[in-house]
Amino acid sequence: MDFLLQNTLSGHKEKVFPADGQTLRFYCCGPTVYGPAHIGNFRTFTIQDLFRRTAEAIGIRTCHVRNLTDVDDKTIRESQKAGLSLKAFTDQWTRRFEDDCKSLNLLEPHHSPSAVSHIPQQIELIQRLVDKGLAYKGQDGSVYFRISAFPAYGKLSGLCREGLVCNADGRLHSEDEYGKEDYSDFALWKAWKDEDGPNRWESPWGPGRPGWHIECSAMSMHYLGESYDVHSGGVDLVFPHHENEIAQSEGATGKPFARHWFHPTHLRVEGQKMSKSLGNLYTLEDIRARGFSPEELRYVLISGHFRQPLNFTWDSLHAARSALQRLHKFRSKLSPATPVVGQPAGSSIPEFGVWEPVMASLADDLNAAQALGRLFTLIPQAESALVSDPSGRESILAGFDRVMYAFGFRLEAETAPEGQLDIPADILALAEARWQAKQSRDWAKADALRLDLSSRGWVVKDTKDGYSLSPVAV
RNA sequence: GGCACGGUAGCCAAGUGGUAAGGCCGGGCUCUGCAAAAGCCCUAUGCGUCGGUUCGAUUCCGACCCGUGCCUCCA
Repeated sequence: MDFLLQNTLSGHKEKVFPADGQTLRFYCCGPTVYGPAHIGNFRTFTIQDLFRRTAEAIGIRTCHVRNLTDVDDKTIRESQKAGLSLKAFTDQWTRRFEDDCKSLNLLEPHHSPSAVSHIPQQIELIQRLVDKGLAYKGQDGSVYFRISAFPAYGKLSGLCREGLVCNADGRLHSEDEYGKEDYSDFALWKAWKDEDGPNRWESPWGPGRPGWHIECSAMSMHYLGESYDVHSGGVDLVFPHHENEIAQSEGATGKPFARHWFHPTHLRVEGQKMSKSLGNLYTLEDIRARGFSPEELRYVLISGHFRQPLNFTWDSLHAARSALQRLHKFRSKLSPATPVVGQPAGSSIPEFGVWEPVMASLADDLNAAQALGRLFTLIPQAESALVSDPSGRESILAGFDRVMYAFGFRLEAETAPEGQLDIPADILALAEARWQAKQSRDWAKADALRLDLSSRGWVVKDTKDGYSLSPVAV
């Protein structure tokens, strides 16, 4: 099965393949670890995970690198506010990020390099650019990339320099322009300033720290080679971040950098842009606090096409819950065993059987919305097929698990046992009394007790040989 | 101002030159004391507006309206 994906560079769908015929090498721009990542960040990371899983599910081996930005203005400033060293500060948010990723069932990258731990590689790359005349030391002591010396600048974003409005949204600080030859030039090495405190590293151009863009060029080439297969990041990174990465990397090596680029679009929340002032920068913690699971969020995040803006609503999380429960039930019907979530065997050619159309949708530009539609169309068909021919169970199950691997759904039991622990004793007693009444067929009493429980905020549901209690949904 | 993207049912969201996947919600039914669960069925003569091409357009073209993103360190 071919894997097609629209390439930002060309604007066309192109085949995803490992140039070396072995391993698909790809790099994803990771988080800046200065606070909890929000669900918008996780849309990007989850789509990238879907990309990797899709590749693996159809038999492509991968090498996935995702960086951690642990030194920049924000990390320095916030660590100082928190009264922590930069390392202690970023370590704590890195752990949080990793925990969140695990909750969302994101496959761990093969390498997760941080900027601070790759300073020499960055200095070396800057030196190459200086040697080639593509970079210069500015009046403020910082080193800048000379865009006028790189004619291909703008090929990814399609922005021509003439069309750029200076500081279009007012985000730029005046000091950022100081010392540059040209407004468009960007910092490779930032000279140390008082407010940076102890956060400084020695370099041929004096003490300071790397600029933001250089870390991705240096680290991706360090782990994946000077030319590699795929590079991805949020759509806002197309310009300037990825444009700058291309300039730095291709300027230094003279070789094509990443061949294939893709950019998930931003998430919107309840029809609005996400922002601090609107209070809708939800984190995984917020999702849990409302009683939803990370897996339900994952479903929502991949349920729309990645290049389409996705509108997150609490309603969509409810929809995701129901949809996942249906998948879970179908899976349980096929086999009571917990699904295998490991990577499909790399050597064997994956068989998807009746689920082939689902996989074909994913492999066609990661069309997860269509894939899910096909999945839910096929499930009843598979069920009736099993009734007439139970011998197909094994292959239906194997294919289904492969497809679930691609989606990244664990389909584990949805209720966590810890949630059931703190039922008050009086509630339990009432429920028990109701059960006794029911056993003695005293329907009036049983119903009265149900009402009583309900007024105390508890719902009782009878099962085959017992009952379950759960708090009334808010 | 430049570049890009989008407007499909109550909500989310695919898709196609021949007449609209799927999910959620809602409604009906079946089944169990009831409830829940489960199963079955129903729910857009319509795809932003107006023109054009065509035997036929939601799909192609043009104009317009509305919304969104980016335009130098935001995923």
